Amino acid sequence: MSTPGPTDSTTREQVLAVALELFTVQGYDGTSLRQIAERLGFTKAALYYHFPAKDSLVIELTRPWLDAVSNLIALSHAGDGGVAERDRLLADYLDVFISHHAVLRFLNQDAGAHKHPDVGKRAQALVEALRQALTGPDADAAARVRVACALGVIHAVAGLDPAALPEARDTVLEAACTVLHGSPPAG
Amino acid sequence: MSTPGPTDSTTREQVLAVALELFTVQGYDGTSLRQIAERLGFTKAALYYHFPAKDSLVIELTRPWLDAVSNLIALSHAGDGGVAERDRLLADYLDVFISHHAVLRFLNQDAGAHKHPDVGKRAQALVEALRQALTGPDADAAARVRVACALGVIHAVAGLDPAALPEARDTVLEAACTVLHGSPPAG
DNA sequence: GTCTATAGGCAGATAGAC
DNA sequence: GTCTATCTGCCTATAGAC
Repeated sequence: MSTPGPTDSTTREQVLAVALELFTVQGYDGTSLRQIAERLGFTKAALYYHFPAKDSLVIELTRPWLDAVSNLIALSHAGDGGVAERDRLLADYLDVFISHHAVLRFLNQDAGAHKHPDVGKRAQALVEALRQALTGPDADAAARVRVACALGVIHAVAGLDPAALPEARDTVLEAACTVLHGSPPAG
Repeated sequence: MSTPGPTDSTTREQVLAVALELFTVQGYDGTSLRQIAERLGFTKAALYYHFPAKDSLVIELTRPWLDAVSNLIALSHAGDGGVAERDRLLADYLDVFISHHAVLRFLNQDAGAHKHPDVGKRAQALVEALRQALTGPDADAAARVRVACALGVIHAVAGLDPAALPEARDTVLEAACTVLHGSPPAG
């Protein structure tokens, strides 16, 4: 079974890595295919052998995270919506955020990517679903604000040093849960 | 004294308002001068009567907030750096964030604008200065993470409904201070 | 799998009429 | 203060050689 499979194309992964790096610094709209190709040492036309269009780069880069969050929310629908359940959802979202840190550093602050229907719109819908899952049935205005703040705490890890993330994880989770309902993580 | 002054040019303000609206949705790089002009009912060339270049739009839009934060930090340097002082800084930063909400909704998630030396770089330096002012002298790794989380709470108000901001303000401040040092706002 | 060459379009910006 | 017309350059994307 030495079959290569569809995901071990080294060049393809190099393209995605360089694209992510440039997208993160310059934004999606601010990065040209010529820049990506130059960084890799070949020409812009060669990119079109690996990817059919520019937006397929951002689609491929973000799909793993989008799928992970999608699964997260689907699973949470099975529960009762109690505090322990919401804390678990928050923790799972944080862990997904950490393990996809590089992509989120880009996605979190790129209005250009948010325009894309298969990326920005889907991400928007998922975060909205998450927001609703975290908002208890007895939520007043202040509680809804606290949900937004708790998500803000999670999103803040996009700005942290990746090397510090494993150590920071529990501190962030405690902060998020405390913001959400005034007490440390349950469960 | 019926002198008009330099700031009552209606057309100029309309241009800035439309630019901010489009920048917020599409990003700076994703918005063309043609789009801005079309929305206003005149041509792209007319914009150049009011503004010398595209980037002057983003400079004018963001300068008020940048100046406000700059003042904030300058004032905080006079204090002793105690907890009450840090809470006051957090509150002041939140209030500036709220009163410049529209600009921050844009600036907070636009990598294109962050590239600009007079905007993104300056904003980066200011937030870094704020981060340092909020980090106490006896700060360990966890404390530094909590500073980042507290700022994340403030930044989350960029995603809130503007109409809800006055009511949300105290809830957000309490969340930010609790994240920072485990207790409600001092002072 | 990468290349050269090029099509076709739209960007930011300028000149000068009105 | 706004217009038309135009310049220059870079963009995405394609065609076809190697």
